[in-house]
Amino acid sequence: MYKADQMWVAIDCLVFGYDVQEEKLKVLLFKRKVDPFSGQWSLIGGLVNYNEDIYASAERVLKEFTGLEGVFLEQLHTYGKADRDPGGRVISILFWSLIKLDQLFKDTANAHGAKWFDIDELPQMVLDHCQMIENGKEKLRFQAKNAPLGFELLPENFTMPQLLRLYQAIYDQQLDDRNFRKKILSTKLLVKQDFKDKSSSKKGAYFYQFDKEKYQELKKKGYHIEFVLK
Amino acid sequence: MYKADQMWVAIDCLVFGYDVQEEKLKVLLFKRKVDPFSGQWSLIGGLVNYNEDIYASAERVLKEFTGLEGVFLEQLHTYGKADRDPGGRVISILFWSLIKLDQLFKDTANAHGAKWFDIDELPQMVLDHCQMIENGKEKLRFQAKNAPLGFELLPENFTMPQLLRLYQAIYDQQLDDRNFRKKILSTKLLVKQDFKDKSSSKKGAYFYQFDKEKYQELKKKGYHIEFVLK
DNA sequence: GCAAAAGTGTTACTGATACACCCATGA
DNA sequence: TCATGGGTGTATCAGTAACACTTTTGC
Repeated sequence: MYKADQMWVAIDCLVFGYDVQEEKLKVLLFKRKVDPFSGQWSLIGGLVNYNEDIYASAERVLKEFTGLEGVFLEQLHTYGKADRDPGGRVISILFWSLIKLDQLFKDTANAHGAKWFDIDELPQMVLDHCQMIENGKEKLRFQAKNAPLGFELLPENFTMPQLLRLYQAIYDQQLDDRNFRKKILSTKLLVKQDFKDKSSSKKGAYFYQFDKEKYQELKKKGYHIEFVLK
Repeated sequence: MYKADQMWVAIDCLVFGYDVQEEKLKVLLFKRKVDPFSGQWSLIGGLVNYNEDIYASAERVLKEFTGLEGVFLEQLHTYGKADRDPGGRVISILFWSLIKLDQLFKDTANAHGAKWFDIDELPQMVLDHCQMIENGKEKLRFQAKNAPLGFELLPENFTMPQLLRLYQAIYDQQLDDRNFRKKILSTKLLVKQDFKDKSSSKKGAYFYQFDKEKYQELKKKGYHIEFVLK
């Protein structure tokens, strides 16, 4: 119980990561520390402070659990069923975040009692967090084709095969790699680097970087890109 | 001032209507009755009750001001800057609604102290309501091409020219009527009636109805329709 | 018979899909 | 030299865009 007859406003934050080695989408969960349901898996979250913008709350929560700042973070949906939390009347604003997952980062999360779960092997979760993740997956699939969000999930330097596999993980289906390259490159938003990733093949795959500034410019001009679908 | 050091959760509801005669998109506003800013124009809204689902709150607000139930009503975004309301800490969940505007209804709204404004002739509004409407317009434009929302704004029986003009009002641009018809009819979701609207021409235009059930079925099967763009 | 709005088809073009082979390299 | 993953080009198809005239009917 939090406190009778008062409304609480909470932030939950759905953090997606992509493991380039495993080629799997992951979600960050942690073991809830307050009753009810203490000890069960939960999205990272916290209460909004009285003098705090909700977006700042979300940034604070994200930083508390991951140490990260300045990453992709957006509001997704607000959950407000009267009985969604048996501990009291809590309205929760869900944010979602996309981050670049690397080994170092996995360790940090671990240290904070958080854990990365495969998106298709999620444990039982508290409250309506399962629903939240469903909504988040839908949004990710939707957004990944209307905006270049994929890049938020990959290292600054990434290869075409990595990008392809990321999209395949998001949509859970095979994509034709020739058409994929054509479409992605036709946006003119990728900058080919002159060095290669030789960790996954003898020939090596060229690294690319995403040209974020150019994208922002185009977006301002009302330009709309349709990224990969099938 | 509402009350110090307590957080309030409010609903605001952005109601769009389309005036078939005037061929204009409208927004429903009312004169705010509480301080601060009492007497100024505002979206319709109210506070969430302690034991009330937020969606039920939105339905209540909508009914209070319009008498309507069972119309299109969806959550849009949550506004939570700490200083957004000088009267206290209020977090507002914005819903949006699309309704069929007719003369009878315009009178009802009037009786409740609400008023319909042309979407491009809006008055000054309280708080961040101008921002809310901007976000709502964007959403309407976006959604109108990804789902058959247009029909929520027209009478049950509508003609092709009416539908065309509605879309033209939403996108604020001319559309080619031959291509428009083709695309709309290719969805197979309109049912031609065998009577005509003779109020706007001597020849008369056939009425159509939107087949909501067929759409729901298709949607369940994962079918996705792209409505008119250009 | 004429004014005013409704209704209809075809062509050109652009972008999407399907598909198979050669390349570079380390072991 | 061979096994492995990286990289490329073309032909077909489908959907979009551009475009102008005929129909109906009340006055």
